[in-house]
Amino acid sequence: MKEIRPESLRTQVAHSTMSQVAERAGVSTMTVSRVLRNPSLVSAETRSRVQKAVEEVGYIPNALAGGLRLSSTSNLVAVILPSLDNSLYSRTIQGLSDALVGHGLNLMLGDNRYSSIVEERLVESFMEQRPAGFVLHETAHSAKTKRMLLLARVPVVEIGDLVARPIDAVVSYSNKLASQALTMHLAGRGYRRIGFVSVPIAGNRRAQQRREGYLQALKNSGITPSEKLIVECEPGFASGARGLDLLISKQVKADAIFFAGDVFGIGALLECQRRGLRVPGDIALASFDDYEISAQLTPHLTCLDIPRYRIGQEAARVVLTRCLAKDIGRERVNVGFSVLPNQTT
Amino acid sequence: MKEIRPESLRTQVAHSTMSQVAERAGVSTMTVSRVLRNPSLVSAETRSRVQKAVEEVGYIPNALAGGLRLSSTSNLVAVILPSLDNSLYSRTIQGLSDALVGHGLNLMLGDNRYSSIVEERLVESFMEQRPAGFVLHETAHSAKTKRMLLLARVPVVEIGDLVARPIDAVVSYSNKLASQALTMHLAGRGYRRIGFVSVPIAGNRRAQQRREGYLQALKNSGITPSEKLIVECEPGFASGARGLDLLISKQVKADAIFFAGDVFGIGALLECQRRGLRVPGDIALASFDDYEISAQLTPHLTCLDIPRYRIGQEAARVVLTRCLAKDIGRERVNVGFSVLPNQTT
DNA sequence: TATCGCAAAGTTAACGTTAACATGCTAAGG
DNA sequence: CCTTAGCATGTTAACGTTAACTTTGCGATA
Repeated sequence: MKEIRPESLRTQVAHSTMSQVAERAGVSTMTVSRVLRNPSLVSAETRSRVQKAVEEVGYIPNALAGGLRLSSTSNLVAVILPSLDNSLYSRTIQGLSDALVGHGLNLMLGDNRYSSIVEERLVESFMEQRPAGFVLHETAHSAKTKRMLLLARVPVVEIGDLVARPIDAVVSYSNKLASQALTMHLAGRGYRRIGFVSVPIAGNRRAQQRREGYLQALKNSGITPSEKLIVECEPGFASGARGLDLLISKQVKADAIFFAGDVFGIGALLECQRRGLRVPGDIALASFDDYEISAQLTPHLTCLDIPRYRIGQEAARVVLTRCLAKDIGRERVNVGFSVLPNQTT
Repeated sequence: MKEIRPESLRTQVAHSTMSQVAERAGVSTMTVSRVLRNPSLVSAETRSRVQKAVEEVGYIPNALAGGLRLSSTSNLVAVILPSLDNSLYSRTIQGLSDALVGHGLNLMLGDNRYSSIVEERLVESFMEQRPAGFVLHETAHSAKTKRMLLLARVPVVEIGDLVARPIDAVVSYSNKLASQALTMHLAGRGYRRIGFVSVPIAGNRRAQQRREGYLQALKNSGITPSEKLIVECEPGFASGARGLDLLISKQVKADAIFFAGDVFGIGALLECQRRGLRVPGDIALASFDDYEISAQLTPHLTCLDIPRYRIGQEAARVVLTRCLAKDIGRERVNVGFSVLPNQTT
């Protein structure tokens, strides 16, 4: 595929301008502008003549020109998620979209593939569009990313973890406390050899927080942690099966497993079905997110309910608020989480 | 370096301009512009002085101004899907994003909630941003939507169904043929009372096409269709269970069911597990999309593999191609599909 | 009748960038 | 020593829109 640069994009795109509308209606462009933005300043007769002309030529305002003149932002909110192909983030996207639509704001979306270098490039690219705000799932940013965001003085909402000192605002839940709570649930049910399966932890702040929560819960329960009980796997259903396999081996013998990410928990439960393992008789299972499907499985999977949709909604609300207000300090919104005890523990 | 005080965020969105860079580097804005767009026209010494100034003030080009001056489009591609919270569309979004990134194009995303009225509003709103192209999942559009798209002479790729006469281009598969093929598979396995479960068909062109394919396959196989075997349900796992329940009832007695949408097939298979029904002994099941999870279930679910990711990729490619030259006629890309015969039929 | 106020329009300039043209300077060729 | 090609840079104007200001006309008030 041929590489193209934005400036070589097609210029044949044909849009009518305000002056074409103005000419047709026999008025100045200013009158057209008024009809569209402040109709009460124009007489009824002129107004309808202009509206007719707008209809006839199919005029659609040019937001590039308007935004430039007002030396303000575009009506876009930039959203950067780790991946676009993940039902967790889909829920958040839907929440954002639902809350922004109707306020005249549109979504500009990208994924950083779990890399802060990619995030940096995306933030820079998005920034050229002068978005009204940023929503970032990542909470660890490169120095340049931080600088760009701070210099621009643009609303920024981080949503991946309830960090103590966000760049600007944060709407999230505590990964550590959530992880701790679910581990405590397992300990409370009497399990003592609790395995922990995570996505690769190095460089992943959320995974780190979840491990810390797990370790804290063990400590609170007087259980000595063991390196053998902690497993890292690449995302995917297969990893759930693999994590299960590793942790129920003779050397390790976990009595419960906490799958702290992705679709591991479901993958493991389905693997148990295939192997004919009784859950929780042979092994207890718990997982992080309340995938809708958890409730469909037999037995129902014990998991955490993270309000992914609401995170999107609230993040949008916070962006909107911050777009309007002149000077707001840091803002932290804790959307919380809940443990859904179910049949697998 | 500009002073940044995180505590007093944003009195107003603040970006430095090219003339600030120019002043600092002791050159004109034109030289700065050249350094950024056509560096070879500037002497090495001046170039590095300008680059230093760009770094120091944290200059980021203003795409509103640039786009306006070039009276061209923005670097955005507008994408409108029925819903954002659906793993099928997520795959397509990821495909689009992956193919557009690296070409300097970003994604502007919205959902029409399966309504062409909402689509119309979104197209109009997006059009104000002067996108480089549109990707629309819907293939049935309001007259005004069509007019806006045609007037703008902007590349449009429809992706929901392989329509005969797209507005501009289409990248998809034939819903009818796919549906027909899977139904033929069922007929070929000897099933004669084949149920059909769909999302509500009225006003949904893709659902209509799928029903037609189903009916065509029955005809080809010499099976008399029955209204009793056709069921419409709202999206969701629960509907899979409900569809199953209706179609295996005493009055209907289907021997196989084709779930032609959403997550019905999975919902039904899990319901069979809960009820202790043998699949395919008591009832055969087949479903439309190759949800990753289908392969995880026991037994593996027979389904259609629709290349959702590739649809995104190809749509992006077509948009890019058409951005370069508009004198291309209508374009139809058939990404095809395949039947994945598995253990439930 | 002169004056004021106000509604309804128009005019001007500016937002930040860049294509097109203009300028000044250096070095090679005669 | 003068031309001239060509490189490096500057100047101007324009993209489409809109805030701020100006103009026009008309009815109400004194």
